[in-house]
Amino acid sequence: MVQKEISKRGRPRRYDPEAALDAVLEVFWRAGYSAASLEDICLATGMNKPSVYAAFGDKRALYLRAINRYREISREQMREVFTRAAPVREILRSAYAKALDLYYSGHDTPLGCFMVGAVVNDAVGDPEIRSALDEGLRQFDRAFARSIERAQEAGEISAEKDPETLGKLATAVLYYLSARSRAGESRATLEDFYARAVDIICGP
Amino acid sequence: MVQKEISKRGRPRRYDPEAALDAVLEVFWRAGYSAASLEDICLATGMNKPSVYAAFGDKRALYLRAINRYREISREQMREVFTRAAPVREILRSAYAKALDLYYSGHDTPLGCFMVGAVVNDAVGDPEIRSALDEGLRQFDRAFARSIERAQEAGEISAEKDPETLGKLATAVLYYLSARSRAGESRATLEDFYARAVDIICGP
DNA sequence: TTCTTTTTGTACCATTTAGTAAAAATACAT
DNA sequence: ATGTATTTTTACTAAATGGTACAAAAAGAA
Repeated sequence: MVQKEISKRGRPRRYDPEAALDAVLEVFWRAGYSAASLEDICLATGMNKPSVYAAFGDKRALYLRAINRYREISREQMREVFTRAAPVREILRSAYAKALDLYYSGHDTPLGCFMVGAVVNDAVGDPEIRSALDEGLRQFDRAFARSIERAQEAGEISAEKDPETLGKLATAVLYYLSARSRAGESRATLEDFYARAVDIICGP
Repeated sequence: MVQKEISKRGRPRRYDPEAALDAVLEVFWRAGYSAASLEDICLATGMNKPSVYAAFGDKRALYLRAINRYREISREQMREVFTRAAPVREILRSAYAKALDLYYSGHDTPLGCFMVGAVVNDAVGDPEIRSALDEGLRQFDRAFARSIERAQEAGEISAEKDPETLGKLATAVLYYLSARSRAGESRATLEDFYARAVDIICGP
């Protein structure tokens, strides 16, 4: 059920648990919870159903694992961007650029943000998924707000502005990029938008 | 299949097509496309399956009808708000207030925007749904951008600002309200946010 | 009354779905 | 070699799903 420590005895597993979870994530990312069948998951991971169940539990547990995996991935990507010593405008722009890299990483149709594009849909009626979503979304708010605060300390942004509001506005832009990429908008158009949005958020 | 003109002969239908479509919309709104079963739809409409098929076609056609119905509803709500003679700030605030009315109209858990919360999830892999989504989302962009343009003509907003960008930023706030309401955020918190966001969008 | 038209209601079908039982396979330990 | 632990593989089940066939019902028309 839970990630077992590597055991010496027994038949060796043929799959890499981390790679498998990444494959599972992509299936859910593309289809959402309900439209993703276990057969799709088996096909994507190369595992068979009993192995999936032994490794991750049932479909719902698998989904929650995928959510956490996505949070890890985006947290890591955020960390890379937000810890750089650079002007806020530049940091925000590269945050959005990295986000678009992720959103357009699907092989065919852009997938947008997993949270905004897929998990939001499954949050109604399942409190555990809803709270996982809530935490995942707050994670972005905090990262952006902190970046704004640091910029205020550095004198880049007026100290009178409310950093929390600016942070939320910055994540709102992120949601826009997510929804629009998934709706088929061109990447260039979205790049143009976030460049202008950054200037509005950061002010003169 | 398509909405028949009322016929004189034959057994009278026991359902109201418009009310039925509204009920269908709510089912899809809550569950998304895949998780909504025809049984749920029959239960919500009071119709039986053959009647549903005769009236609207198969499940996918039904979904497309629901999308168009939602676009009608929001277009109507938008029209009410955006045609009023009032300062932009007030118009934007009442647009968001009306949106929250809609997003929190579910009987239990808030549902957010149907487009952003549900349709986005089903847009990958179905070009027709994706383009219906795309049009639906652009509809909001245009409404907000036009409102900004009128405010510029009235001298409320600096003419140097790009109205299209401001319009997109305003819809980005809308997406934020949608995602967050569905993730369980309190309405009061979202009301506080959009009030502050309006001031940033409209400037000093 | 009888015919025609349209909708309802029931019962059904084929497929897909999540989940599992059980045996074969594959490694290490003794 | 034999045993033990773990994973894979195959085959299966029970339930749910989208969709449909067909007869009964309900109205107006002839």
